[in-house]
Amino acid sequence: MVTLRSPVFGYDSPRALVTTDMVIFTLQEHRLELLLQRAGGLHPGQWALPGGTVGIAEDLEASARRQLKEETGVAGVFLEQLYTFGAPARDPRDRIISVAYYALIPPDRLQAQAPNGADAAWFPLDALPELPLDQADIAATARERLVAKLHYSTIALQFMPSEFTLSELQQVYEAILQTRLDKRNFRKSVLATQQIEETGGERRAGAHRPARLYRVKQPGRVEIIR
Amino acid sequence: MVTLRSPVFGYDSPRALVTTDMVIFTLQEHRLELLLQRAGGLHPGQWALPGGTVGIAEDLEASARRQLKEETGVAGVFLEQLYTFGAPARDPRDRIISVAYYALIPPDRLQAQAPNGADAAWFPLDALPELPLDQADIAATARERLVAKLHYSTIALQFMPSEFTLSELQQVYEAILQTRLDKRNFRKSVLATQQIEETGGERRAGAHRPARLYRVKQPGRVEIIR
DNA sequence: TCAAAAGTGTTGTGTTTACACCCATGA
DNA sequence: TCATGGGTGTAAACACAACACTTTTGA
Repeated sequence: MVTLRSPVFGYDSPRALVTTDMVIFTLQEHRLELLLQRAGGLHPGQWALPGGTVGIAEDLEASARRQLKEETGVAGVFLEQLYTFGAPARDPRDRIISVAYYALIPPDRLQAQAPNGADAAWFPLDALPELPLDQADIAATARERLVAKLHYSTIALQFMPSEFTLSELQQVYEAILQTRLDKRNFRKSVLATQQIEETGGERRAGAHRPARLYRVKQPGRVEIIR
Repeated sequence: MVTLRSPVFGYDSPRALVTTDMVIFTLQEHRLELLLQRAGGLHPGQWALPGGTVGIAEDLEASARRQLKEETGVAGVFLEQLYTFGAPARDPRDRIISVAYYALIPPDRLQAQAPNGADAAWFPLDALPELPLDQADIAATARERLVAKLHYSTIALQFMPSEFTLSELQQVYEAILQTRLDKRNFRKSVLATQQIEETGGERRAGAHRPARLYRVKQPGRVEIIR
């Protein structure tokens, strides 16, 4: 419990520790995975969401991007504020306000080696270890947001490499939604959004007809559709 | 700029002032209105969003409900976290993280007198005075959220009194969306949600056919529909 | 009897779903 | 030539949008 005379308010204003917690998704082997790191502090060795304190002159989103860079080496990917968790008892040690963000990393942007040494690892979303504090809630909220956005935005394209086939894109949807989709209807609907275009190239992969390659028209943007 | 040795982290951790900013909506005369109060501090006398610091042992949502109660005397209404604003320069005096909430107050819950004396007043959303800092962004974000939720949830019912007519409900939609709606289609779609039911009573109001009264089946809940 | 708001169905259009076969390739 | 995944169209069901007249009341 820390209070301190604030320069703004004329009475003792309580000040809280502000952190960003990161829910970092990728797709591996047709499954959503999440990056965890080994925690210090109260839960030494336990797997936990990456995160850290927000610098005194640091923007919230900048803090999140810094955490992401430190953990994964990746920059320039999709990142969005998720929710702010601030129950007074959520961390027994101190009053900590956690602004949660979630990020999507295309699998081709992952380094070959394990991220950040042995202190970080990817876990399939449906096989997470026990997480400290309210972090299981945070991860669940992020997954719900992602699933919801799949239905009314082009967020799935954020998982794609610079060139990809329609079957690969369909597999991304199927992995996130955990359902099978009809190939013809899927192609119709995804082409109707006008957000991807043929590159003209094709990919040969095995003893079957080559697949046409597509690219995202506006790679940085997530459009709201329908 | 305040840093302070944290009991959690073994180095100087910066601590920020955490506030809740409230976007409080009601409907008056078929218009969305927003509650503002006169600010002190840096912008004395300027109209601003209600808000205040979060107590050291206070939950974020509890802080928001406390602000709401203090400003309006109202409790038990719809309240939802909106977004967290934390740009380092958003307040030139100090590092302030603002967790914004928005609330909906049914017009029949408003006191007859001006809320909280002359230091607070309702403003039509399209005739707001200039707001300090980034509060115009906060208000705009809240309005976007409300309009979006109108399309896929039963949030509009949060504005209704315990008994109401379908025409009154339609006027609420029209006020928020700022469009006219077709009466027959509106009734079909709102009844299809199964979220309201006839009370059996009717309301006589002038020289025309009386209107049937309806009630919300689950007054506390906002359902996601379609 | 008149003005005012309440109440009510149908038809056309567009969107979504279900569904099966041929194509191009490498082994 | 065969196994594999790539690629394509149509019909039925459903959802949404447009649209006008009758009912009930109080003045």
